[in-house]
Amino acid sequence: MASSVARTREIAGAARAVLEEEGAAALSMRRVAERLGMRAPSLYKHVAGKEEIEAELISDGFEESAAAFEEACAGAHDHLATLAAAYRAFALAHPHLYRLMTERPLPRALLRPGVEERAARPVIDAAGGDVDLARAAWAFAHGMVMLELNGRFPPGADLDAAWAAGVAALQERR
Amino acid sequence: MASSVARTREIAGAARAVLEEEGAAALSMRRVAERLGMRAPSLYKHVAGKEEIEAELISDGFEESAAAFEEACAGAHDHLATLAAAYRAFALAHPHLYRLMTERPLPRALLRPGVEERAARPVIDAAGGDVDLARAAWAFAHGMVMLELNGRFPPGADLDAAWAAGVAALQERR
DNA sequence: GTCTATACCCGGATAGAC
DNA sequence: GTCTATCCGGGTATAGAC
Repeated sequence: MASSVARTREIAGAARAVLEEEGAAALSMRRVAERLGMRAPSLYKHVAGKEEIEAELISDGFEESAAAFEEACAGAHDHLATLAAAYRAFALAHPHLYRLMTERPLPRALLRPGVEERAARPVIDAAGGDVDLARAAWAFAHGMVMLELNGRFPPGADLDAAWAAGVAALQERR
Repeated sequence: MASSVARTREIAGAARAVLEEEGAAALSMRRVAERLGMRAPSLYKHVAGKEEIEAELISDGFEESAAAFEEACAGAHDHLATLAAAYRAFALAHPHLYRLMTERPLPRALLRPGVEERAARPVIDAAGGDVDLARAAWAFAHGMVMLELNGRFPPGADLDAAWAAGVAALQERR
């Protein structure tokens, strides 16, 4: 039924709001239900459980980041540097969603088909088709983002310079 | 009092065992106390709370990883590659401790003085004193480790090749 | 489809007896 | 210095009335 899908999207929307505004720790069935003006038990008439809601958010995250990457690279020459900037921007704009997408094993069976691949494609292309280099570049970007989000760099650290150093190193290999 | 310090180390030892064997989710005051043959409330006579125990584990982790890095680099020519291998080995040998050390902001005020700096030194040295390159290299290694621990790479991915590609790129800049 | 009520876990931490 | 008893919070999920 179409209304069932629409209801699932409504629930995902509420969950997304809770996640972005209050963080992963606050993403509970009770809080999501509260946003929708209902009680937690009522959610189980529409979704199987919390995992399904999270998978929906992760699929959304992949689609949104893929769109951002594709747009950034559309008219750019220096794809690696452009992509790195877009990657960082997405993660910093949606830190809780980014964490949800990366801090645990992916619930691949529950994701919308193809979304993971679509987000990965621009990275592989920017690495000139070299999958090993693409994985190294992804790891570099992910590491920079997570260390920044977790406040692990020293207070005065010049992160733009660190990003530039990493991108420059990776570019020479392309 | 010396006995108080010894008791703290005993508690840290039990906590370390719980963490390594059962993961961060199982690291509770109740579980730690159980290992020591006592009840959770008794722990509060020796430590201020869970945060203090975690900080002890993190300090230990820094000291152990620093020692491993120093030993690896002692007789090596290719410091960046050697250090990368040692970094990966430490993280894979102690995945839960590594997560505890990196997934949240550091409780710097509770750490033993100097341990963070000691672990960072070999990385900076391997980067030839270039702190931006050192941070990029750290981010690359951290990203590789976390993506591997979280099972984010495709099943058949050649991670050795990805590590090699990243190290080679960083080396050219040194 | 939503509700109330509930059952069952888990956690950190404290009070006060001994 | 350890205990029991307890308080507070959190969570997922189910049963059954409406």
